[in-house]
Amino acid sequence: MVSIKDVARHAGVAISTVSKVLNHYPNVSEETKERVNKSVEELNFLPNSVAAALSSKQAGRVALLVNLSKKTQVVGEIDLQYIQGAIHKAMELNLDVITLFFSMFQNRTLEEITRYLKSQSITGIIIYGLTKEDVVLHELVESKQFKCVVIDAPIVNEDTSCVGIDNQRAQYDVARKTIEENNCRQVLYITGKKNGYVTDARLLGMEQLTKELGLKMQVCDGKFSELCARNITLKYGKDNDVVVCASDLMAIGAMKALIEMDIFRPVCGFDGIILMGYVGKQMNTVRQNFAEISSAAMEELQRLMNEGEGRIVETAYNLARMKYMDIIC
Amino acid sequence: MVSIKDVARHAGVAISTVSKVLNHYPNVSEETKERVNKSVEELNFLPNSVAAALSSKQAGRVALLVNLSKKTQVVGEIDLQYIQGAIHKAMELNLDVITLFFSMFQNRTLEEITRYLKSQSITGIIIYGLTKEDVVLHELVESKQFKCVVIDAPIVNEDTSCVGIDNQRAQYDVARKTIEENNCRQVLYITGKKNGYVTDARLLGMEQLTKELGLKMQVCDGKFSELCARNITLKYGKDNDVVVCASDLMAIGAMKALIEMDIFRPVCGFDGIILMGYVGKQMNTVRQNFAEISSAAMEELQRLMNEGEGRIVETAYNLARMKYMDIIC
DNA sequence: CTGTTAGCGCTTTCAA
DNA sequence: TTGAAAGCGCTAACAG
Repeated sequence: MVSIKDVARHAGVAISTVSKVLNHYPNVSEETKERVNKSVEELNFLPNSVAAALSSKQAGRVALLVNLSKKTQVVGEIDLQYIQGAIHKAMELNLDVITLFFSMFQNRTLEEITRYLKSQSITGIIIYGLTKEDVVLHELVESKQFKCVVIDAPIVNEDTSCVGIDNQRAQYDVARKTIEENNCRQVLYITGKKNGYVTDARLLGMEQLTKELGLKMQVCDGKFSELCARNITLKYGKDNDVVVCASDLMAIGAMKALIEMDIFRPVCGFDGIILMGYVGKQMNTVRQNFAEISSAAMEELQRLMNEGEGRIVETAYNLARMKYMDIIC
Repeated sequence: MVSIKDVARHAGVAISTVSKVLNHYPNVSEETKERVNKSVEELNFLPNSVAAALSSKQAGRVALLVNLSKKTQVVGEIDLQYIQGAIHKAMELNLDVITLFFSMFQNRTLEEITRYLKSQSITGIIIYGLTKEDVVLHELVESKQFKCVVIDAPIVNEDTSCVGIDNQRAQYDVARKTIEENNCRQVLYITGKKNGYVTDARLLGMEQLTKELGLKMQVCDGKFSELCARNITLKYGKDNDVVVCASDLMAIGAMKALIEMDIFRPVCGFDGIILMGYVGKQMNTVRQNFAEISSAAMEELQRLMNEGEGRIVETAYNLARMKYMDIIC
């Protein structure tokens, strides 16, 4: 294995100089920089990230902390896109990543979790799917022992940023589009799981919208479940003239119910995931790019680890008209 | 952070002795062993895995190499279960894991991939979703530079094991059960994606079965796609008296087609995944525990890394009667 | 701007 | 059976 030592010898400089070039330190002359880079190329040198992590308490490694919700299986797609996006970005940024799941920390104390993360030389964490019920993890974030980026939950302090899309605005936009296109007055809104930040923000969006447009709204808890949404729609779909769902999965459920009842109501979803269902109908949805959100999170984490301050980062989203028929196969 | 040094001091022994105790070396007296362990407990010591990885070229870290097939989205669920199972087990075994995706190595040469893995101090790899088309990754396995465990693909050499269920036998069993329960004579078999090891093995199972029972079989390529399976069933379902599918997802597609045509045919699947579809019918399936398979793989990899020889490991599977209606929500 | 040097926390000879 | 000491590959003062 070719090491920094070999590069130094090959370039005729000191090891530390190579390190400085590698890490883009300021005080290096253009000439030596070039010489070193040439040697790096020629020797096909790739720095050993483990050694780097051990040596610098600074840079450290980052952990992806993922909450797999057993309830909404299809979200597996989202989780994977998140993980993939983060890991790809990390590779680009030369950060070392390990993936962890909430389930590994069940019934563990803050102290145990902290110890474990430190034993892994982790200094930065990205958290996916945090809910208000995850008390210990909240403590973890607030303890400020690690730099954190939280996805889709509004937690910010000097060592913590959050990234996500503006759920309130996105829900507002997509619902408004659907409602105005179809001239609706009475909305059935099927929300996500209770106690999710995301659920609350989206509901706010709907409240704002219905107030602004002077609409009536019936709100039901769909728990992010296709079947729940289906049952709710079966029960209340007829009494409303549009069904707005806080997730695509639930929108599919609603759509199936409507088909079953053989009545038409416009339906709109959220997420923009590629579903396995094909109902043969169109619907509006918020197209989120999960990999991109995750990628932004990784970049934000790097900024934090380089002494940045916590802040809110919002990535783009698009409204898209999707025909499920077209997406499959 | 409490280090091995602190433990040594606290226990009144040398650092190296602590290390020996930690790694279960033979030549340590019971007495010192106890003393050290007591200190470890009292100080809540957790070894720094990064330092360990750097120091010992032996143990190293393991990479999970995952092939996310864009085509069959629902497999996301399977991938996640795999990843989770592996990471859980690794935590237990005190192995350091990083997760990587095939896509990161697209258009990369064997040498580049090898360099990257080595720069990450990786010595063991578990590969998920390898197909015959992944030439470079095959070379990687054959280069024997790393200890490998391949899931569901029959590749074995002195440094490589494979683990999975016996696909041929499982397909044989589940189809036989379904066919005998329903007294069928003419089988429609919808296969998975071409060139998958898994697809071939399952097909072999079907060939064996139809030969043994003297059945007629029509084989169609369903590409692991729900919609394809649906279309195939729409076309040929009527001419056959049972539909056997090489995956649950395709079985759902077949079921939907049969419902649409309003005819009854027994359907059987494979996988045992928790699907979001609810067709309200029963079907046989092979229940695989992906997390468990992955867990077994991690254990096998550890054995390999401790100078074991490559071999085939097959984990258990169960046939289960699943009612999709019951599974949802 | 460059090089020397002392670690990071752990493993692993090698002597004692 | 134990301990001293030399690294693993890299970073980060510090001195020049």
